Amino acid sequence: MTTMKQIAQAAGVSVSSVSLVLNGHDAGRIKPAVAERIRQTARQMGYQPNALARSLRTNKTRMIGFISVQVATTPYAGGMIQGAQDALSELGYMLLTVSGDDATAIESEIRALKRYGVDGFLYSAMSNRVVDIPDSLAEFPLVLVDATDETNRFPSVEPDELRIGYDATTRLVEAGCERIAYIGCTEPMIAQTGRLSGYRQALEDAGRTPNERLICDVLNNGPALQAVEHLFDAEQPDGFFCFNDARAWYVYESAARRGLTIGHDLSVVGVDNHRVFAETLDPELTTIELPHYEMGYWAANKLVSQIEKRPINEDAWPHTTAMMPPLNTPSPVRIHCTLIEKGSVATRRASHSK
Amino acid sequence: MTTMKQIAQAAGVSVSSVSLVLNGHDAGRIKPAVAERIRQTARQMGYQPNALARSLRTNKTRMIGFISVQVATTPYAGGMIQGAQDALSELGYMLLTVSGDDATAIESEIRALKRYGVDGFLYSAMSNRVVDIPDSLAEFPLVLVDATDETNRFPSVEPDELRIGYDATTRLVEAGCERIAYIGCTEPMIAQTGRLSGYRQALEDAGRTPNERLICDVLNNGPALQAVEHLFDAEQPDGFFCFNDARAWYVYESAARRGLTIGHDLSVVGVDNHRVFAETLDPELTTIELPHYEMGYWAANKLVSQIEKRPINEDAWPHTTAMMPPLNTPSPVRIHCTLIEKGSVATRRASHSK
DNA sequence: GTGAAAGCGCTAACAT
DNA sequence: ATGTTAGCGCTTTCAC
Repeated sequence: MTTMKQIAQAAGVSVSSVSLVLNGHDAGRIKPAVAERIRQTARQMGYQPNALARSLRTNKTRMIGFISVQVATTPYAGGMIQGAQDALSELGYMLLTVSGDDATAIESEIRALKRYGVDGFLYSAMSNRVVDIPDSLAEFPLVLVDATDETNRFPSVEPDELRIGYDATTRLVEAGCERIAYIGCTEPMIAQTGRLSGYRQALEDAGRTPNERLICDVLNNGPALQAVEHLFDAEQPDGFFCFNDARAWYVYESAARRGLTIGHDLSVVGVDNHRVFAETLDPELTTIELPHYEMGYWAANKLVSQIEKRPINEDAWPHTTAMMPPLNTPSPVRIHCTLIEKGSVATRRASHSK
Repeated sequence: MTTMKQIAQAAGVSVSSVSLVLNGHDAGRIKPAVAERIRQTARQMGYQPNALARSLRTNKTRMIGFISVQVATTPYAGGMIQGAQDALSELGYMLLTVSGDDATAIESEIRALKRYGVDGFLYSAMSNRVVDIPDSLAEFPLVLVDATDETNRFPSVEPDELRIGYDATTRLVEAGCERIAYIGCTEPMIAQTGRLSGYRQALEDAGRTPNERLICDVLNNGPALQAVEHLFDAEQPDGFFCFNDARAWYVYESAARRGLTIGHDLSVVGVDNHRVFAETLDPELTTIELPHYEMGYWAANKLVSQIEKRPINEDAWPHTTAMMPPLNTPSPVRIHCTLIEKGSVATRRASHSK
């Protein structure tokens, strides 16, 4: 690794001149000819600044800590990390990822990140839920990703869960479904409550009365399939809104066992947590993809703009097919996510007695 | 952040004494009483060493760069990163994750990692394939994760693909399947070739002749389903070994459309790339889980032992249900992975005309 | 315009 | 047994 000192020697100038030039602080301070010579030699010698030395001096590391709280060991954060990374890479920052299962583990990871002097933190749980931010983070720049702060002290980027539920259900209504079931999850989290509310509200706005027997909250396990099968037989739904892809699969399997085809005999709209649908499931299944990547991307942009005390760059959104957020307002702010849909919903009334 | 200087003042000693004590280099150099006083004040003042300053001095950062090459933007590396992170956290290291789609992007990320002074690199593609390691990494400690080095210069940790294919196929043979199909992928990669070889070898060892018409290599897209459906009708297989869960889903769907049930009418063994099976698919489907977490964990241990020029700690394997590797041999080394299986395979002869 | 010098927080060789 | 000193590579103030 060549240093500024070496460049200074090679160019016959002092280190301070080199520093000034290489950092672009040479306007009217260093003679243009000399500046150019310095830049030349730096390039020739393949100079790369030592980020650590710089950080030690400036007290800024351009490193961001990404904390993800796993409930078990399932790594859900993939897309979000990816998005955060891409954004930070564009902004000249580095991402340090860290994770832990319980508060103690997280605390210890936070200490480690602090030793390395990160400029700020991104914080995510798995699935949008209310999280309790450790006090040890309180005085740092911090943005939550797909999570909600209990105390409302910090900005967050999350999907509009209510709207997810509302849009999905409306879609099923418009497709002509009359008995629309909700297959949700039993854990009390933002995503569950929000989507369920959206489901109810959409039905009411369509002039219907939500039928509690069509609401089926299940865990991620074996008995869930039986519960869904029971719902199938007892209530004969012709449309399903599924909390996530695991739930959608229960519907898929139950339908298959009854000789029914999704998109033909019945309609399903599911939320895709794992990005599996796109690769595997039937195109007739309508899915709402959680924009994990975009959440990470935006959260990172938000965090850095906060760190650098400048307004967020609204042009810096990623060029995905996903969506454009209606950009808003002072923090704490939740970015409302318009969501993409894939595939189509059966538009005629479904029948179980086909 | 309190510094050594502050501690020195508070304890009435010099910084060097503080440094010596806090780094455990005070054996017979600092009076035990003084040492204790120093440790006390350090604790009281909540001292956390400044990792950057230390690194600047020692030329070691205890940071590792994790490079993952995505082919598109699918974040496959989740489990591996998780494993690497956990291992490194135990070893007192920090992980810097980075990714890119093409060689240029990767090169630029590598430069960034070097600026931050990482001590070594982990390198992964998505799925076990032959990768071309950039020269810019050649002089650094480097371990490949779920990838194979073309030039054989670097150690790697990968699953034993041949054995995966062999074991899966053997399982189907033992379950009484007579017409065992292989649903693979068209890309030429280690995983594909290895598993296919294993499939062939298992059939031969069972005294059978592989039937080329039962081998179906498809892409991850729509036409794949048709190809599988065609295979279903033309060859009437009673057992399937699937390259990954996307392929398994094609089989699943084709079977459902024909009113056949996996585990009852036919047998399937699939390799689980996304950790989806375990959560969603039928327990009658036998899956071989790729030990992504373990690969990351082991690779990180291997890398650090290399960096610290000490033998790898063989007790440091993660306590998962997965497997114990027969620990071996000088680098470059491939860790042979014994794999877990989940669920059961139909043990009686399957029939399409049920 | 340019260079000398101080210092960020830490380690380690060298004095005492 | 403890303190003094000299940097690691860089930024930045202050002289010239």
